[in-house]
Amino acid sequence: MHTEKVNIAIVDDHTLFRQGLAHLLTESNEINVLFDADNGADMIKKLPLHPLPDVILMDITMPVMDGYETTKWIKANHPGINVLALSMFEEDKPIIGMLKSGAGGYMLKQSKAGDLVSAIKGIAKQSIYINELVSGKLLRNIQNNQPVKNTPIGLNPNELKFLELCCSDLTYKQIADMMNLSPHTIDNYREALFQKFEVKSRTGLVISALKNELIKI
Amino acid sequence: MHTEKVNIAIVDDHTLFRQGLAHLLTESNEINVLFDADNGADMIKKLPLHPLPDVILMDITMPVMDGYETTKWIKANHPGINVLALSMFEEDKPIIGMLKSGAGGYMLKQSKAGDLVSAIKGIAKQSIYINELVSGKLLRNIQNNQPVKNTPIGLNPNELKFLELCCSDLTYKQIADMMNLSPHTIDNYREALFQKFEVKSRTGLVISALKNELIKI
DNA sequence: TTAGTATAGGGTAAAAACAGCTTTTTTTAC
DNA sequence: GTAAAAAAAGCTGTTTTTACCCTATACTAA
Repeated sequence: MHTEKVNIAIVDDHTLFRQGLAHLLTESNEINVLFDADNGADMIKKLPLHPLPDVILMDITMPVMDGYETTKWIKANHPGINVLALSMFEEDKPIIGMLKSGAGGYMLKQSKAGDLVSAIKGIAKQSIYINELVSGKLLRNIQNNQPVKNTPIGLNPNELKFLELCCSDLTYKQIADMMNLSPHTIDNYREALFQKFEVKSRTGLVISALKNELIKI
Repeated sequence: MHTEKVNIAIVDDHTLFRQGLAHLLTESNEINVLFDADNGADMIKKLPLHPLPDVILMDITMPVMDGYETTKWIKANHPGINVLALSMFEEDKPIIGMLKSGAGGYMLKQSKAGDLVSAIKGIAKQSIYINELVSGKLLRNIQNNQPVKNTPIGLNPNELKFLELCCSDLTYKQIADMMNLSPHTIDNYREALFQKFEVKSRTGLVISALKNELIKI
């Protein structure tokens, strides 16, 4: 039996993870790792220097250019490339967010190597692959709620800035000062985010944002 | 030139990272990965089935049995084995905590593979290895404060449980109910933790605990 | 015009943060 | 075994911050 190897690239800001994964996948003899990158911007820079990959393994939270943005860029500029999201967390929002951004699949970093290889091969054939670990959650979401819940967690730059400053010991008053806005405006942001994240406290907001990989600490 | 390979084991709950790293290090031809484990308890179970490793790469936050506890167990039962802590974060407390637990070094997962190989080889020769990325911070701490600040952040089981429940949308009242304690007792825990972590708000506490890898979300 | 959005405001109730003190339980030492 | 010491748990307050109302203006876009 003889099949063509799948060409992939890996985009993740943890060097050891990225390079380790590259070796691990190369060993499988079914995957060929063309290159790896530190973040989305780095990937865009490196993409023209190699043959186009079939699949790109994509981390979500990265400095400079994150997984959502990078995936959208790929689907806009190279729609033939399939993106497989790799995440630490099993939360609805990053899953849905990445799929909405154009990812063809979502795997947890806790997965086994064999499963990842299967996912990469599956996704290369245009099929959607959702890790069994996350599929239950996603299916529940799709079944219980309306159509996959239209919450792409759209945050404007100010809300995102506020969210980052929320992850600290600062009071809202201090955050308002730092953003040069009235505390009341900050209160509007807070309320809007509480609704979007369906939480009732600042702590809940922070935890939720972290789990959804919107911010990193 | 011919040197003996360094025998190591890897303890980390992220399967892809663990296995990827194993392959990456094996490729270097200077490291021999004897086995890997999901957490401290798993490691203790697997240790007798292999030759004793020279170095163990140790994650900090893991389910069942974490890095601090596991490192202490190793130094108590196999003092000849050197532990190299591997972490995502560059915070004082996990660094100091792991070193106090008996680790011989501390590396970030953002490090390059070559640096990790150097660290493993260095540590195998009993030398202390602190990642250049973290050394500045640690040195500052050692220099500014008294002897490495005797804050191993000693948390009793109740405080730790409280800390975990703090990472949620729950009010203190609800946390008190869940722990079957008076809200006043919870208030004592809160105050004690605020002092230990040097924070002034619940949000600050949660962020600090996460950065210090005392809890995971 | 009208709708939408970002900003800013006042007021209120709940929760969180902080301080000071008492009782109970556990540890330790004699 | 018991008394002293220490730790854990509990209570009464007050002040500050959060959380949640509802309203208003200014600017933009359909």
